[in-house]
Amino acid sequence: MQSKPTTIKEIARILNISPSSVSRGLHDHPSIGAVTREKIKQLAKSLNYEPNKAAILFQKGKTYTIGVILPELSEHFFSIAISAIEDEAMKKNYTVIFAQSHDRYELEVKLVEKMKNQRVDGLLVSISKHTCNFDHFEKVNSFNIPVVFFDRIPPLKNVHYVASGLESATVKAVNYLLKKGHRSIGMINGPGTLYASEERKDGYKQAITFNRLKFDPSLVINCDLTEQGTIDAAEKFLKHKRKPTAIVAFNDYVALFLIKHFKKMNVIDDFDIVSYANLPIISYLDHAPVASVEQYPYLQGQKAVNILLDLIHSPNTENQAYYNTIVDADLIVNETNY
Amino acid sequence: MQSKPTTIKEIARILNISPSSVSRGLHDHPSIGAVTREKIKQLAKSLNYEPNKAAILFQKGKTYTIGVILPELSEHFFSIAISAIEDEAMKKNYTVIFAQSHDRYELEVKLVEKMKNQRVDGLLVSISKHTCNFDHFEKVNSFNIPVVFFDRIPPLKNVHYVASGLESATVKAVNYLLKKGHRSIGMINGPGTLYASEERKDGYKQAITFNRLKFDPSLVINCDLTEQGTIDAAEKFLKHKRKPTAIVAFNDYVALFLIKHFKKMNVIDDFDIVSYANLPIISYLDHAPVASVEQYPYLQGQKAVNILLDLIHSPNTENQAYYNTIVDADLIVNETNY
DNA sequence: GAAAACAGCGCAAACGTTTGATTAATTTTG
DNA sequence: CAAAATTAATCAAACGTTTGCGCTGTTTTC
Repeated sequence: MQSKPTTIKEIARILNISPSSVSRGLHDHPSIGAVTREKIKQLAKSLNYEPNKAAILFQKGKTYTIGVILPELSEHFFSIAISAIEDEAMKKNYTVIFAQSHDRYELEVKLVEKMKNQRVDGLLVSISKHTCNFDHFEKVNSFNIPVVFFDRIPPLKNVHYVASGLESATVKAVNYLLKKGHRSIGMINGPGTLYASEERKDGYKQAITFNRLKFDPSLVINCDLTEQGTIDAAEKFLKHKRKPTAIVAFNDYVALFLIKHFKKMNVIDDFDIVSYANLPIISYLDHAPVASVEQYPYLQGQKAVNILLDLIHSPNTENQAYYNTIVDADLIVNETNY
Repeated sequence: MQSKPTTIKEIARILNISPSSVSRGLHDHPSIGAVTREKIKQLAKSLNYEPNKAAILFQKGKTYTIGVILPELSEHFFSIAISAIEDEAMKKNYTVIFAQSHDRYELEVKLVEKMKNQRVDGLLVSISKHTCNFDHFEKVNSFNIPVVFFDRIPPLKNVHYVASGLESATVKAVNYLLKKGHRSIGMINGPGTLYASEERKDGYKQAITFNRLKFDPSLVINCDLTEQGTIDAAEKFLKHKRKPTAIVAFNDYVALFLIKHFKKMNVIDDFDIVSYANLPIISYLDHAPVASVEQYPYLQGQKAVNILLDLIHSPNTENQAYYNTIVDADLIVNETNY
C-alpha cells in the first residue's frame, strides 16, 4: 500500500546509466544525447518521478520559499494582499510561508528570526503598529535575504517598499468633497505616530490650501481608531463652531462607528462621508460613504512579490538602488447610493 | 558584511571534536560528557548557530511543514480559520504553507500534487465547490501523508474531518423563528449537490415537523448563491401563496442580496431574516438578520490542525479510527438591532 | 592522416545533519 | 586481576540531487 517516492538513483539503476546523466537528462543538459534523454524522461514520467525538493533545497542552499509577515490576516486588506502574493509566487514556482505578528513588536522580531532560520529566500513584511526599531531586519539583510516592505512600511530611506499613495489619494478625496460644495470638511485621522496619519493630513492640507481655503487644524482630529475614540471625535465635530458638512474617516471601521453614531444622533443626513476602503460590504450600508479610497491590495501584493523575486534573482552584488514603489490609490465614488 | 550561517562542522573544527559529537551534544545525547556538552552549547550560542533546517528535513525525510488548501482566502471564514491554523502550528513549531483552489477542481488537484511533492508532513483541506472526485487525496494518503478536512468536507466515511453541526444549528435557527411566532418560514438554500445544503434542509425539516407543522417543500428554494439567483428566490417567496414572514438565508452574502432586494421592493419590514455568519459587519446593516449561525472558524481551524498533528505523530500503523469532529454552531441573536 | 574539436556519458565530491556501529579508555565486578 | 560493563567519543554511511572534471570514442579540420 505504501509507496516510496521514485528517485533519480532508481531511474539510473533501471536504465543502467549514472544518476548524473539522469539529472542532466531531466534538465535538458546539452551533453546528454537525445535518445537517452527521451528514455529518461519517459521512464521518469511512467514512474511518476517527482524531484525531492528537500534534497534540491539542501543541495542548492535555496529554499524557493518566501516568507510573509503581516499584522493580522483577518483584516481584509491583508487577506487580499497575501492572496495575491500566493498567486504570484505560485506562478514563479515559489512557496509562501507566512506568520502574523498580531501587531506585537516582540512577536515580529521572533518571527523574523524564525523565517531567517527557515532560510527563506526573501521576506515580505508589513510591519506591526508598534514597531519603531528595525534592527531585526538588518540582521536578515546581513544574511543576504532581501526584504520588501508593503503597505505598512518603516520610515527608512534604505529599504525596498511598496505602498499606496495616500497623500495624493487624500487630495483627490478632499477635492471631490470641495467640488460637491462642502466648505467645512472634517477629518478623523489616526494616531500621530503613524506615517499613514501624516500622509492623510498632508493630503488634506494640500487640497484645502490649493483651493485657496484656510486650513483649520481643529478640523483634523487624531483618534485611536476605536469606537469610543470615533464617537469622541464625532461629538467634537457636532459642537464645532464651523460644523463640518463632510468628514474624511481614517478607514472603514472608523466610518462604520461614525455612521452608527450619527444615525443614533439623527444627524446622519447632515454629512457626506469619505473613507479608505477595507470593508468590502460597507457600500451596502444605508448611509454608506459617498466615496472610498481604494488602495488595491491585490496589486500591492503582486508588485511586492515581484520586486522581491527580482531581488532574489539579481546578482547579490551591492545593488545600491532601492525599489520605492507607490501604488496610486483611487477615489471610488459609491454608485450604489440611492 | 555578508555572513555565512554557522554549521555544526565549524563548531566541531573549532572545538577539535567530531561533527557527530557536536550534533549529539546539542541534542543532550547521553553519550556526550557534561563538560563537552556545555562547551558545545556555549560556542553554538556565541556563534549564533542555527540548525540548517533544509539539511535536517532532507536527512530526516520530514519537513515539519503542514499544507493548507482552501478555496478562497479572502472569505472571512477561511481567513480566520487559517489564522488559527497558523497560530496553533506555530506553537508546535510547525510551518504552514498554503494555497488557494479558487474553487476550481483541476487547480485543487494540482495543488494537492504540489503539496505532496513538497513533502508536507500533513494536509489540511477545505474542498472546492466543484470537487466530486477524491482520488487526488487517496494518492496523498498512499504516501503516508495524513489529510484532515475542515468545513467543506467530502461525503466520505473513511476520512478525518472537522466540520460544524449545521443541521442542529439550523434546527435552533428555525425554532427561534417559530418561537417568534412565524408560521411560514422560507429557506434560500444552496445547490443541491452541496452537503451543506442537505444539512440545512434536514435541520429545517426537523424543526418544522418537530413542532407539528407541515413541511412544505416549496418553501425551500435551491439557489446558485449569486445575486440574481437570490433575487429569483426572493421573488418566488413574494408570490408564494403562503408568503413566508421569515427567511433563512444560506449565508450572509445571500442575506445581503436579499436585504438589498427587499429594500428596493419596499417589503423589508415584512421579513425576519436569519443567516449563517461569514460577513462580520453585516450586523451593522439597517435591516440586519435577526440572528446568525456562528460556526466558530477559529475553533475549527484549531481542532483541525491539532488532529493533523496527532496523526503525524501517531505511529503510522493502520489506525482504523477516523476523527469525525463536529464543532457545534450556535445561534447568535443580533442584539444591535434597534 | 595527425591534431583538434566534440558528443555522450561516468566519477566523485559536495551540501549539513543524523545515527548505528565501533573504538578506546576508564571503572566496576566477582 | 582478569573479565565485564560503562563512559565518551569517533567513524562512516546515508539522505537525493547537482556539477566540475575527466574519460572515451567519433567526427571534423587543415
